[in-house]
Amino acid sequence: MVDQTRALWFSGFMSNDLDTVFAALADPTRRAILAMLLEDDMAVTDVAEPFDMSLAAISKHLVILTRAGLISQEKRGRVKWCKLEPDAMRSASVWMQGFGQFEPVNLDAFERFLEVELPATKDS
Amino acid sequence: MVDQTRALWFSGFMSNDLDTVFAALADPTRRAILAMLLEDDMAVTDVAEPFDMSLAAISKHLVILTRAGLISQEKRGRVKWCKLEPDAMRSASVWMQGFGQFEPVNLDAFERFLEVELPATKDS
DNA sequence: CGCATATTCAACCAAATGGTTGACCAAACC
DNA sequence: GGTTTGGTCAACCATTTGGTTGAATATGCG
Repeated sequence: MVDQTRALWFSGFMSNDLDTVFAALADPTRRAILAMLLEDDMAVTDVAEPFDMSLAAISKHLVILTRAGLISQEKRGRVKWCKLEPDAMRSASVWMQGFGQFEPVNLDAFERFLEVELPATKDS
Repeated sequence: MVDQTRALWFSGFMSNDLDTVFAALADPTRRAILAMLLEDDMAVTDVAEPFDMSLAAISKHLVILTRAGLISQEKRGRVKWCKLEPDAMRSASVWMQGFGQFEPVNLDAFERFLEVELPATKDS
């Protein structure tokens, strides 16, 4: 009974959104880009720099992320700035949490761990 | 500084796992299967029944879900039972939550809402 | 044994994905 | 004005994906 309700709830999600978001997240390059954008907004060229891949390929990835709503792009002058839009993950995240409570790792504790284990990375 | 640590944290995720899990979740048929398995374990034939698709196609979807660890399959007699394995979503869910706190919808409240709005579905 | 049921396998197909290269366009610089 | 810089577009390519069909493999049933 409860489970039936839950199944109904899941079926209510707009599949289209979830399709594009999950598909966008399925690529490691795109996930890495999103993680980079956590630090700050970035120009397309700078996003591409660490990857062993053509600028055109990165540009395509950015299109996919944009269509999924996971980033937004704004052109200022001749450079196009990419901005993380984490809210686009909300419905996907909530969908997954319907399967169980996945408590996020305690980030503060992780940072303290890193300070002990990897002091070299503390001020690079 | 904090953000750098956060980016490092994200890069520490095993990309391979996330690849297969997110890719598995990117298909609406597979998401529907997972939602169905919330209610109960199911035989392959029963999983396939509601879909307008060949049994072989469903069988392939189940292989993908199994490889991603999202379900497990156990053969008892001549029927193969599919069981939801929600723990496989944990790392993906935690990864997403690194981008923000996405609180799950209050399921109890949703159920009460349904009881009011959709009384017909209450005991079908 | 002989047949029905449950599921997978193999071959095939169309469309989507992730990448390349080279041409192109727009903004900035000297 | 000419050249560099930032980014996209278009055509192409190999691989993967999501589906089909028909044959094959077990297992259970009378």
